[in-house]
Amino acid sequence: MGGVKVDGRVERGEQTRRQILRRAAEIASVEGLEGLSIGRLATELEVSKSGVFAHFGSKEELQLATVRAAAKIFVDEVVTPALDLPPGVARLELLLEGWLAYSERRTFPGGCFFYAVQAEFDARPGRVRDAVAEYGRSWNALVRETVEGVPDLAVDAGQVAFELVAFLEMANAQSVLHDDPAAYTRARAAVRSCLDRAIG
Amino acid sequence: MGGVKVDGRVERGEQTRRQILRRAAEIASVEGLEGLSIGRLATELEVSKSGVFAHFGSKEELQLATVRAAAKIFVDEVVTPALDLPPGVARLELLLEGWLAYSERRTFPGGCFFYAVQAEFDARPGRVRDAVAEYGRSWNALVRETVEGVPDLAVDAGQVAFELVAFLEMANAQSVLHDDPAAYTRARAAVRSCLDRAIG
DNA sequence: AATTTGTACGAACGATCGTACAGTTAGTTT
DNA sequence: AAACTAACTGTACGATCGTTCGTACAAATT
Repeated sequence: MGGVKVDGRVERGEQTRRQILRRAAEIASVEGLEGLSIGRLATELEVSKSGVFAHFGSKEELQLATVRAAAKIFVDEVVTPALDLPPGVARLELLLEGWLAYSERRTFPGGCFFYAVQAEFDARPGRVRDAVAEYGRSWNALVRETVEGVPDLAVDAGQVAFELVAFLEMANAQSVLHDDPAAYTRARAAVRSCLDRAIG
Repeated sequence: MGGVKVDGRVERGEQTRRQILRRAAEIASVEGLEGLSIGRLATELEVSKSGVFAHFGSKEELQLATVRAAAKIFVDEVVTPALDLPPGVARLELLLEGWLAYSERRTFPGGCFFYAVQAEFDARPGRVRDAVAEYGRSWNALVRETVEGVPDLAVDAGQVAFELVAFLEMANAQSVLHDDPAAYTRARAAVRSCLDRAIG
């Protein structure tokens, strides 16, 4: 078992695809998924435009693949570490602090990838919007469930989750737009007082 | 005095310009200021592309004019009514509720214009970003100063303003992306408890 | 009445967009 | 060694982008 015979050509293709998607996610976090163009992507990666195109078949598929690739990075960096802890206050705190650190260290150069694309696609129809909205719902649900995992809750978990996520997104938005790291300090203070109130 | 001689051509031009900018702001709230194209604007308004272009001279100037036009609408709908009240809790409450109502009634079809363009331009350089950032700073400062106008504050005004604005933006984002008006209910509850805590 | 001024138009430009398709290269299979 | 296959390239397409320019016409100035 294991050690399945691999086709070197396919493996190379998958590696190229990963490189394309990594760069695509970086660009999209700054310029948006519409600002992302196949020609520019090809130029920056020094491959042919048709080579990039062939991997996805359409721009919409490229956008969808980029969203999925960014989601994987997000899950690896923010969600998984928190889920390694048992439900409770510690897990919630790691989840929130993990998000702030992920945004603050500019995992994506334009700040949080999903903040950028949510704002870009929130008001237009289409499969990309649907995918982005679905990831957003998953994130909201995860935060709410993580809040619910805290014993002796004094308040509505959905309400607490709403407020916590608001602080995170606000920190990202302010720090990127105004180049002001103090927004993270504000967000951490807000999270702390919100948590103290919810648990107290 | 008064009654400045009116140039019929100029007046007609200014009216056309206002129509262009109103539509431009509507489009931009949905598709962004980059998604806004001069050709599309001309088609929708049933005027010539060069006619639209001539009003601004460049796309960047069109974008800047659109931002200024949207700011005027925002000020008229949200800021001015609140400033009619004397400093204090009532003014602060009207300012926040005014913002939520402005977002909820979809003054711009894509929700808050500035939420959309802040997220679009927050990570790229240029005059449009600078203008957007400046309006953002003004709004933050206004909220903070309005908080400071409340007597017997129990907490840091800057911190309270950060949290309040976070609730507003979160409501807009969630309601547009998920077509969920309940986000405004959550935001109003969050604002209320935040205010009670700050004044209490 | 003659002239200047400002708005709007139509046509055209070079560039770039997404997409199509036939050909080249290199690794796999027979 | 020959046949096959998957990744990738080169060229070309129609559409649209922002922009330029010369022109037409109406309003204001003289």
